[in-house]
Amino acid sequence: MQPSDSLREQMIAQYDAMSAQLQQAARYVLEHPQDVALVSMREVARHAAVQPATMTRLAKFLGLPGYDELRAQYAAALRDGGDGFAAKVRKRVVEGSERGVSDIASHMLQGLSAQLAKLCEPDSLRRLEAAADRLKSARKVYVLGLRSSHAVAWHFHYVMTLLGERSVHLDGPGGTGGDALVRATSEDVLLVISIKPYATGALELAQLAKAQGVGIVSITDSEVSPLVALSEQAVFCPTESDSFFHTLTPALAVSEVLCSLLAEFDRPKTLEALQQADEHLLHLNTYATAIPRRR
Amino acid sequence: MQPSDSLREQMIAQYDAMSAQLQQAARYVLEHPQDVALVSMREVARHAAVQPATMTRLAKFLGLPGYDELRAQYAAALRDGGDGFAAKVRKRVVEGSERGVSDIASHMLQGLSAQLAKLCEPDSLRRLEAAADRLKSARKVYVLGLRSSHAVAWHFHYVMTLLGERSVHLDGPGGTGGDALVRATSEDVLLVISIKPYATGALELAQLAKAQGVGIVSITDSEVSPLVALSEQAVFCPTESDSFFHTLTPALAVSEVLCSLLAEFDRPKTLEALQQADEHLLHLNTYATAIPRRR
DNA sequence: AGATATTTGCAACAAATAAATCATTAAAAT
DNA sequence: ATTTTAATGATTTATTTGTTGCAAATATCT
Repeated sequence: MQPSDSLREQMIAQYDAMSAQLQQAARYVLEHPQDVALVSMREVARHAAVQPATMTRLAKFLGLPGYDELRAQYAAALRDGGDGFAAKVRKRVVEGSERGVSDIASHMLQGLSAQLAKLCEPDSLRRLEAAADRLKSARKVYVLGLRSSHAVAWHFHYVMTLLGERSVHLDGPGGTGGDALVRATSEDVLLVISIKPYATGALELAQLAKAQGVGIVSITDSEVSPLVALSEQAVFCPTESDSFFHTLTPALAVSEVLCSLLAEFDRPKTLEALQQADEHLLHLNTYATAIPRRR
Repeated sequence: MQPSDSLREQMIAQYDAMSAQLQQAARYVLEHPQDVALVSMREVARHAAVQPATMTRLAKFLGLPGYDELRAQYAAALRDGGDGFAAKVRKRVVEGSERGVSDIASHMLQGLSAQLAKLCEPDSLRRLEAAADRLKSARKVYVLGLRSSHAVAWHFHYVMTLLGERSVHLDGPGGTGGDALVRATSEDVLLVISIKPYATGALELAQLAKAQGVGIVSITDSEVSPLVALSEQAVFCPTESDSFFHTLTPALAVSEVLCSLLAEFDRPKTLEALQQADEHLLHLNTYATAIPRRR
């Protein structure tokens, strides 16, 4: 699957010596080796968000006569990776169900993969869509997730912030998280994430919000979750895993899908908000692509 | 490895109804499916000893708008077949493409599912195992994840505390998150999660920790991530999604797998720790299974 | 801060591509 | 045997491809 290896390794080795654009191109090539073999250079460049010329420059940087040679290498790799030798080895690893440490991992990941696939069933999709609709009609979205669900709640809130949406994360030091709800009205919606075992605090806050007339949308794990009774809309996600604890991965996926649907709803606005965020973070030097020099 | 099957079968079925030249072209295509995807039409025609126009005619004979569509089908087939394990999952993506309103959601979830499946490849599993080994040898595990990666870092830390492991989350109000590192030694390990765009703060802290002799294990998105240079062990997770932002779901899955491997390492200890946590939380009335009565 | 390299984006270019068109040939039907 | 039909080959056309040269922008070094 990899081009003669030497090329791939060379790219990784010399990555730090490349210019920013070259790195961007190289990164895409490393992550999408099939594309290099299967689509035209200009299209690869478009996907990598890079000028066409940069792809040529990348090839030359690697010591090749031109881009065509690069493509040829990847094509050759894809040829005998497709149904040749490497494929069988790979298959044997998958089939070979021997006990081992990596077996636990593999089994778990396959399970998670299947769970996400299951979320594509019509009922789930309907619920996702309904939940997104309800959320987008809200003036303000309060997000609540305690204990393990905190990660999901926080991530949802973080993405919503980037999208410029009015999102309030019900969390704070010293148990003050729920205070922000005092100003919530019936025009607002509370998104509450809770899976078994359900945190008492989350249920109480949700109930309180509902009493205030706030609409409730929930991400939870079952039709018989206590949240269902409180919610206008509920999305269900599996949490079982063959480990000691419940998995949050499907819940996070659901929340990301919700974000995506909301973002898709008004693309221009989303794009503008993202650009604004980009500029802001750029000025703050929030991000880096290489190891910062120590001072 | 074959294009959507229907095409291949159609060619075989209608083979007798073709003219001599068309048969010659079709035969070559059937016998060299990879060439169709990887080289230009004219070259395929040359290899098949057929006029270039004949290839176009073949495509139209099969009911396709043009040769490009034929190539596209073979390219898609090569994509799925070529890349080992995720193939099956992704195939379902192509097939189950009902276009509806919730198409975005469905597509996104199937993509995530495929990405998790991809994590089962031998290389990923090796890395997961190595990372888990390194973590379990640590006296104390510091966990660092800024911005979007915060969710993953927090969740990892949360699970680790339930498991009774010595885990320290490098986060705190007012930018004091890194302070806990002052006491870190070479017996400890820092687990840092960062995906593109890489938060400057995370890189700086990781670099500082490394200078102190702290071992570094990272969850990141690419072999050319700046974290790789700092890390003893690195696990790579995909982050692409067809939404506006990168997905964290695979990263979270990876972190859950790591937790699981660590828990599995010493089952008795894990069970004891979980039971202890259960009791503790029970006394605090942390969890409920029904809607709490309002007071 | 100024001077010098380097990097980057843009536009133009020639080569190659797939498709469309027309002419020629072979086959079938009357 | 002649007309009609389909098939094949050659030619042309509008795109698209990979590449290159050059100016603006950026970074680097005295």
